Amino acid sequence: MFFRIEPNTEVPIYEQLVRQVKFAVADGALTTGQLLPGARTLSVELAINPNTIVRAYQELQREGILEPVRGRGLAVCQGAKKVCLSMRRDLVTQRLAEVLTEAVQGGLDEATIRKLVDRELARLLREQPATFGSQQPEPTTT
Amino acid sequence: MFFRIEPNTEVPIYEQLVRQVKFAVADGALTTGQLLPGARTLSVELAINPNTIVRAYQELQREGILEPVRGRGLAVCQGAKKVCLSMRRDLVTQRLAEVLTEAVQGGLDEATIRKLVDRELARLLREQPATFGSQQPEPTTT
Amino acid sequence: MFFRIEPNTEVPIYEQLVRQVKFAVADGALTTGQLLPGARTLSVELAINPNTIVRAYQELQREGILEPVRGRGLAVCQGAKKVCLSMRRDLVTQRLAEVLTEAVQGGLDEATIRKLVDRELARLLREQPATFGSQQPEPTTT
Amino acid sequence: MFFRIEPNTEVPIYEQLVRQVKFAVADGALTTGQLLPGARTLSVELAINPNTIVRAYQELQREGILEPVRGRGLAVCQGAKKVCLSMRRDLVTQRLAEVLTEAVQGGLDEATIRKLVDRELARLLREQPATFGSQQPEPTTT
DNA sequence: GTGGTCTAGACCACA
DNA sequence: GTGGTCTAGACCACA
Repeated sequence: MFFRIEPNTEVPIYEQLVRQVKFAVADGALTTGQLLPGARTLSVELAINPNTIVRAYQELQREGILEPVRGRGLAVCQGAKKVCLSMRRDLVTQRLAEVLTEAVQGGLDEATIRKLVDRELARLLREQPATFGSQQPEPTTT
Repeated sequence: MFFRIEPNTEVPIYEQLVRQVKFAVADGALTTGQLLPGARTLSVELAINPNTIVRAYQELQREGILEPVRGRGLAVCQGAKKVCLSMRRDLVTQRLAEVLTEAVQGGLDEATIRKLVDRELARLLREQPATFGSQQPEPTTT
Repeated sequence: MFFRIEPNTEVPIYEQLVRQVKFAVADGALTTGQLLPGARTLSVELAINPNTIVRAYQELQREGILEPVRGRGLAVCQGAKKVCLSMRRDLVTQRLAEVLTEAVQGGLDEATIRKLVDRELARLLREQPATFGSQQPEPTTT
Repeated sequence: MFFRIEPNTEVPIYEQLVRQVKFAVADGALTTGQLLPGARTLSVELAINPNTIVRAYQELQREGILEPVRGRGLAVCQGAKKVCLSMRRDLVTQRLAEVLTEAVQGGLDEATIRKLVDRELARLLREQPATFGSQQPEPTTT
């Protein structure tokens, strides 16, 4: 699987998982009907508590991204890609808005903010040209 | 005082206070030697528990932004402005980096990201040209 | 656990805990990765309020001695031993300097001071050859 | 007067005053019957709150070091020198004991402790050969 | 189970 | 008046 968990981040682990699944669906790395690895399997692979994965999967079901397939596990829903594309956009937009608000309220002027954005963006694009969610791109070998 | 607390945010109240004091010092709204309002006074004004303010003030002392003036209260330290300017910059930079990383890893291309940044920045600058610490509800122009 | 709290001292309880953890790490009694007892557990054992322990633990996190292990508790950080060794040394050195300064400024001559140091040191080493954190009442041999 | 207050120390100001008076009496810098400067005068000179001086003087009266002289102020008591000599010794002894206890309990061995004591003592004696309570010795010009 | 945050309120030392 | 400490207890997120 192409999930990469960063412990030691403030973002909760289950939240990281939720986002990465959504982004993978948006990206096409996970497609309609595709089964996700079982919680136990994944928990071993990622070395995290199985409950944490269960929680993430529950959230994804609640949001209509995953659905149970009798006896086989959880699969990506029908319209999930469209939903995830929009979620991805909203999520990024909202967080961008937050951080920019903070910058503006904090007294940074527009030029300074733009410079920061440019520098960070340049650095990122230089480092990871176009791959998804991984420092070392990994073929989908579930 | 020019502090504005948003309860019901994920950011803890004491953390909001800490940041706002730092930003106010960076901005020059609070200057060296200036006394901050007492915990009790502020707690009434902001309608939060005095202990929460005490906690924020202690953090600021630990970070060398505030220092006790015996019997009078807490005052902005000598070199605080410089420290706060750099903290502000670092804080904003770091959060920007996180958000942009997420955007890039999530598969958004550079053009899309730039468009989002531009739009959010334009909206912000239009709505709050130069005020501090206000956070009026914003029309959602998705 | 090997912590011993003296209430009724001028040194705040949380501060006593902070020091004892640092000294324990310096000593090797606590080693890298080792989990500390939970705040609730310890609070029962030491008969103090859990919040007081939380406060001590937070301070230790801020100082880079402890770090959270998600869902399991707080553990001793990687480089903590080195840090604690140096902190211990600095702490003792600084307090020694204070006391000796007071003695010298107070008009005691070198010989007298040395005699006091020798006597106290002898008494201490006689009474607690190598134990940690104990503080039995000591016969006053003035 | 030869008092020197260090704000920004943890030792309370009134306590600093109390000690310095005691040490001055022990030293002979203040002699039996000698009047101390009035609280108001001294408060101006030391730039501290007059209440703080009142408090220190009260403590010194309670301890039998100072006594009121009708209409003239407070004077050093009859047997004060002897008392102060013993207090000085006890005070220093007690604080030395504390710090050495901390050192021993903290796991420093005897050799290390002795080395610290020697170094600090050497430094002190080099810097202030034998003067009382002042970085720059001041003639008693009340 | 773990830690983190917050409230409410007591008590203290200091100026 | 100021800040500092501590207790007691609630509620939350996370694993």
